[in-house]
Amino acid sequence: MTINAIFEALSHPVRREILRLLRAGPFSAGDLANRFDLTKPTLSVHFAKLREANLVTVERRGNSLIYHLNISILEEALSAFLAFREPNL
Amino acid sequence: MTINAIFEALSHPVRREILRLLRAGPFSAGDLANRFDLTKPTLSVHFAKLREANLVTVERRGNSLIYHLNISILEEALSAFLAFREPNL
DNA sequence: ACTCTAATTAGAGATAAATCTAATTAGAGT
DNA sequence: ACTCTAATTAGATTTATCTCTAATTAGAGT
Repeated sequence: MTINAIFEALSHPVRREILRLLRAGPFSAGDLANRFDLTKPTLSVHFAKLREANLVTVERRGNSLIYHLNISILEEALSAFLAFREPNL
Repeated sequence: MTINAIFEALSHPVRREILRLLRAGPFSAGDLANRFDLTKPTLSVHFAKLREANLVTVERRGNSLIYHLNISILEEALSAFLAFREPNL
């Protein structure tokens, strides 16, 4: 099921852009949301899908939620798929 | 646009399974369709998305259309994404 | 030209995804 | 306990995706 969640999460350009931004380092939900021409609730839904796929992790810092990229999941999933052993994550 | 088409194509489990099957070698549309519990027209739509993303190529042999995996596109796209230079395919 | 086969395209119905506004939660900090 | 801020969840609407049956196309082969 997880491999589904991962590819599902990667299928939307906004979510791929979020991952790209997180590559530079952790960002709060609000800071990330400000980068897009969409409302915060909409971004929140995208975050949820990324969390569900384990592509990001969250940590609270004061009033903010800080998102971190989980690069290892991404690497495992994509390279496993390239090797075409359907990964059992 | 193409990177969208590629991730969109990869987002559906049936299409990922088609790619996996094609890894063993080329197959006709009909042979592929028989592997799934779905109608041929449905599979045809999935094939179209894979063609659109350039993940497969087609060749006619007699009355059949033979699908081939285009592994290089897949490798380029996924490894480019892992390197996070948004690829310009 | 005719017919047969394999596959695709068209059209419609059903299911799922994306987005918004409004309401709610979670916790920080006084 | 109160209030303020940041973020999420709920509910509704719009838009896109998946799937089917029926009709059409493309070519092969006689």
